Amino acid sequence: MAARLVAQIMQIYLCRTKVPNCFPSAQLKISYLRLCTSSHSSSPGTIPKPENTVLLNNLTVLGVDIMMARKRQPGVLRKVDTNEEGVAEFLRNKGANRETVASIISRYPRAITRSFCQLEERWQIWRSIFNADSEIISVIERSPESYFRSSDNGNLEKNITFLCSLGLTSKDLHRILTTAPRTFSNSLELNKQMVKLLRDLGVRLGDKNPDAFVKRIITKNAYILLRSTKRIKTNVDFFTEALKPSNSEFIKLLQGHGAEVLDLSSDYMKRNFKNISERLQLLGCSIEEVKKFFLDYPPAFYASFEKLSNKIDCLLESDINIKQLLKKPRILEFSAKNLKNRIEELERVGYDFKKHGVTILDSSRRRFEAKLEKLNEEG
DNA sequence: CCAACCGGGGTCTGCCATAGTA
DNA sequence: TACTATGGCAGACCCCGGTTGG
Repeated sequence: MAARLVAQIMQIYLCRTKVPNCFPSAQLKISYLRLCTSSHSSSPGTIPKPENTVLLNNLTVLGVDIMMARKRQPGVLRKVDTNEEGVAEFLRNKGANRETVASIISRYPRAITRSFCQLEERWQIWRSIFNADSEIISVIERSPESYFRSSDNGNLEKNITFLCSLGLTSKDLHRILTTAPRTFSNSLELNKQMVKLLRDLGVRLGDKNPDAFVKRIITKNAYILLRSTKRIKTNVDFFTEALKPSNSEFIKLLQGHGAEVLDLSSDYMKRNFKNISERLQLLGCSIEEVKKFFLDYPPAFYASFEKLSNKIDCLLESDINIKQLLKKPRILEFSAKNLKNRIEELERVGYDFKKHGVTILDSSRRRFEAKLEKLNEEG
């Protein structure tokens, strides 16, 4: 599959020189007009450079929200040489409707400084990972900045090659580009730094295969490459200090749910840990039990304290012991509403949590309902 | 057959700061 | 000096079902 990608990238290289043929003619005309209308007003003194009225007009015609664009990137509206028509036509050709185009430019005005060639080239590179134009449109619609923030297509290609070299499959790349498209606009250097950080961590923890360690963290957490190395470092240090895990415990944590927890904002995580620890200790858990709880159930770092606390209340009210929860923390993954419903239904059939434990709560809807039906028949 | 264990899956930007550049 | 490119930040779960061992 890497070979396929490389072949497609090669094709793009080859057609680079041919691309200018597909310039829309409108674009050149607009640029020329623009120079005539606003070249007289750029005095370097206190008077700010005025906005380009022709450009404003063009954007209005396209349905762009000028106020929003001005708020986000005011400089773009003063530019003389822009390509709004070309960009709009480009996006429409790829299947975007008028509203989508307008929304994209409103939210990321700098898009109109990109040339048709740059965009087409970038598109082809994205297309080597996506299966259809419509997939790309939906990503751009969600996050215009990811596509337009950089025009360095060489960097984009290098990123893809680099990610492939880590052993990520085309499915992995697809997932990352869909859910965390900004990853591909990072400089290659930045992505490399993060990979190095993770790899060094794997080595430090004595993982026999640090490359697989890195790959696993990235596939478990598509967002990891969007985070700063500073944040990841802080969080790793925090895990170390708060949980004092053994190497193998740490590896297990990071290769499982912990991978997702790595990119939490450090303060949030610390606050959460503190609040939840206090709550559990008030309920009679030892510090060791609390640590084990977080190791067994890293999403606790992620959960909002209020929601988690709510769920605990919910269990306590139904005479479920906190120690039962410690044994089965996964039941916290269900929403409070769902837990409440389930507990009510179980109480209705006289289910005894003391006797049977709480594992029944940790089951899929289908399984739970089947079980409940059985209990009903018995009762 | 069933409970328990365990891994997987979906989903994820918009803004600000600043070094570098023309 | 204005503008661009890029780094960085805050925000904060829920659910399903395959497999396995008794």
